[in-house]
Amino acid sequence: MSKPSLARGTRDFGPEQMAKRTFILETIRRTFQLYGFQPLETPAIENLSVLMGKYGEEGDQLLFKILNSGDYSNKLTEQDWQLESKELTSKISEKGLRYDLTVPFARYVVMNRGTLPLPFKRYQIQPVWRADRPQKGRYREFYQCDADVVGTDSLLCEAEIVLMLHESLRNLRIPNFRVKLNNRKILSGISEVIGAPGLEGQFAVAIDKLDKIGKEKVIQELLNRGFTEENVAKLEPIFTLSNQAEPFVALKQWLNPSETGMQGIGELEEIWALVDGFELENPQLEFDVTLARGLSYYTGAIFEVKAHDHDDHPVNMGSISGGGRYDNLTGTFGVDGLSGVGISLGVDRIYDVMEELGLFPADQIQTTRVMLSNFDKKAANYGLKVLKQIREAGFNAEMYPDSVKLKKQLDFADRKQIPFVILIGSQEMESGNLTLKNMKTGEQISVSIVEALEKIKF
RNA sequence: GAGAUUGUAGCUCAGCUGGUUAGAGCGCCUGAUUGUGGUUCAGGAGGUCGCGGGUUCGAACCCCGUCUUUCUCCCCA
Repeated sequence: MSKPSLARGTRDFGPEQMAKRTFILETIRRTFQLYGFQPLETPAIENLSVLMGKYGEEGDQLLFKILNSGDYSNKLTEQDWQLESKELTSKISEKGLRYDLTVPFARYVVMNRGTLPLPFKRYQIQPVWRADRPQKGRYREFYQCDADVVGTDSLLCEAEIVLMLHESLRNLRIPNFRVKLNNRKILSGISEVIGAPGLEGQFAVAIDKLDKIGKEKVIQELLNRGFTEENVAKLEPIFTLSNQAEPFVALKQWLNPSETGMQGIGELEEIWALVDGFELENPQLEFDVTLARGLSYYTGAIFEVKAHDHDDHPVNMGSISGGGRYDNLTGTFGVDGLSGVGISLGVDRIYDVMEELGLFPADQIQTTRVMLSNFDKKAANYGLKVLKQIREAGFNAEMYPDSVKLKKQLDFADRKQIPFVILIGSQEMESGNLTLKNMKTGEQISVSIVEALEKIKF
């Protein structure tokens, strides 16, 4: 017999953790619904043909692949065994676990395009799996909460996402955070303006690290990624941009030659105006020209949210939310012209942040309100009727299942933090009253059922 | 995928240069109390030292492999 163990990067959630997770999940779900999003669930397992090639070369490697059922090696030839693992994989695995919620959503939209009311707003709260190396804030199985709108180019969606992020996080009682906003078109514009069109992907990956590794190392990385000294020299304005009060003004001057870039700025300005129009209280919204995000499918707005601590410093936990607009996600499934925009909140990171900052409200554990003792068979039988009435009154209640020593029963109630115990023995059966014990104070009173129900309310 | 790091009782950890029968605190069980939890007291159970191999007269300790923990890079929620 071997000792049981968890698969790498996975966790169990006990009652206490579940109470906290449920709080997060339900808070986000309510907020999503408030903004008109409708629920969707898709299978954990997708065909690899749906998942492969959507997340780049690295993403394909991070997909959990499922071995074909049955005798998967039966049809393999000697030659097949000599293949590279990548090609061999395609012969022995046809399914995989979902890597995110956006691609399955795109698949769903394509498969149901005739019947969906467009624009379609859906939210989806489900676990996803990545064969990543676990580390701080990173797991191999984790929950995402996605909200996407597909079928409209309206920037109102972007503005509403900004609002919804604020509302979700404030409902979660995370007071300090930063919603960072950028636009992929601005990044394209910059790579045009510095004379390196087409290298925007490379540019994005490098510039994204500015706040992390600093200007010098970013420049070094750009040079390594194929940019010339000349390109980099033209990039100088970007490093001063974030310090300016009105970054858009300077940016417009700089990117004036690039039509795409100017379009990106225009979109951001409109989003800002819309957010203003909603009169969002104390917006924690910030333009960040270095925000890029690796996911290749973003084409317009890019979002990222970081949690901050009580002193408004960023918490070292990666981003708790990310998203953006993708003009042609469904294109890979053969349907062009459907634009979408969405965000994803990471429940597990939100959990870790809240734990680290001590933000969970007390009293989250759902436990039994009243426990009935089990003195002997006769008393237990008598107590069942009481138990029924307590439950009908809406209180969580249970009876100790075995007729063991009272000491053991009370000890159990104590450990489960059950606030009230009702004792029923021969005395109670004779008198018709119940003995109600307050486990916190130790106080015991003899009362009728009706009185007991009044007492356990508080 | 690359680099570093961790693993000893249910939990947190100690364990000397490789040397008898591997320890502590907390928790757990039993009793002091056959109708009373939290406190106290007395007693008790619990370990293939992550797993596999090697070196050695002798391994928790040294070597190799493997799994796992935490962290960094990469990438990401």
